[in-house]
Amino acid sequence: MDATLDTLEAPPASKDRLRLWIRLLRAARIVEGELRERLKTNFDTTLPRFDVMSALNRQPEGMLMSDLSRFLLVSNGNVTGIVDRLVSDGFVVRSNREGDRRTSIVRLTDAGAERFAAMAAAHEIWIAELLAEVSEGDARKLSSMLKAFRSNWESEH
Amino acid sequence: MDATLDTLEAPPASKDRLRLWIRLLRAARIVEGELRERLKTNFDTTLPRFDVMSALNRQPEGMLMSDLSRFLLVSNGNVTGIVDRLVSDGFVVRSNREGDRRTSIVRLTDAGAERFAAMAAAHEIWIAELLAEVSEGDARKLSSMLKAFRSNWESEH
DNA sequence: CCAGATTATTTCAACCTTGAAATTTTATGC
DNA sequence: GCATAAAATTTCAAGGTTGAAATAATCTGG
Repeated sequence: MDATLDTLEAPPASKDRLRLWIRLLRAARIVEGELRERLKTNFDTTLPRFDVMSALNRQPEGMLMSDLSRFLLVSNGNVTGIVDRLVSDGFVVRSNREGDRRTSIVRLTDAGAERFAAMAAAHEIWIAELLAEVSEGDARKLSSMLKAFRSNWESEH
Repeated sequence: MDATLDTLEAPPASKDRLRLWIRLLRAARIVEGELRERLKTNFDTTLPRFDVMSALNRQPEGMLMSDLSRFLLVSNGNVTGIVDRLVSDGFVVRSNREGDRRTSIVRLTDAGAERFAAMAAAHEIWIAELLAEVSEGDARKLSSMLKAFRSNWESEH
């Protein structure tokens, strides 16, 4: 009963976590908004398309649609639409996998790989600039904290 | 010239920031996805609606549409749609401001305030649970880092 | 006073996103 | 072998999101 009361009365510990979450979300939105605008201006593309191309770039042999959605933490139907648009842009191709007609393997075209290389270089510079005020030490500490958070999450789900 | 080369060759410093950003984004997506699902299941609502109600709850006298979009870091048009749906849910009202017929003041109804109180209590518990593995000290340090990031950003923009 | 600038908001098209249902193909138990 | 389950993907409706254009009201300099 004490525990229940403690929880309902919202002790400092939960307020701290709440404040952390709100600030983390705000920081993420600020950076995302900036990236969205720059990708649009400089490369006439969107953040979701960039994310998909980035995932595909790490797997030159290609990925299944379901690999993509799992990796990007978005739904299957979502990936379908984004890949459709990247295909009509000529940056991505779907190809059939031998022996399983349910699946299609998605990979970057040469044009896609080339375009991604240019975007990735700019993207890295933008991030360095936007996060410039985070000290080297803070960046590493925070980074390893967030890595632990994710590993922990994935091992539980 | 050295500086240019350094930047193009992506020295460790920019790689660290990039890694930090990617992990921060992933953590945010994990938590957001979980919150979205729980808000849907338990309160039949969405994260954007919750965000708007949360903003309005801090200003019982109401907010202008433009105050809302500025505070939430989203576009004007976006807020129009979300508020429309909250109005038809009966949780929010628009009222005219004396002396300026361009603006409308938006505030929670009694039903909205009551509903928000229930959601906020659950939300705080969920966040405490999801971020439980972040230590008290880390939470505070990270929190103040992110606060500094935001202040810095806002003073520059 | 009043034309033009500014401000607050809405509208709209295009895209992103989810979650559930539908489709198609492959695997499995009997 | 065949019915049924499982898997991979697409389709779809509802809602969220942006950025630009349209509306409408207020402010301002001359």
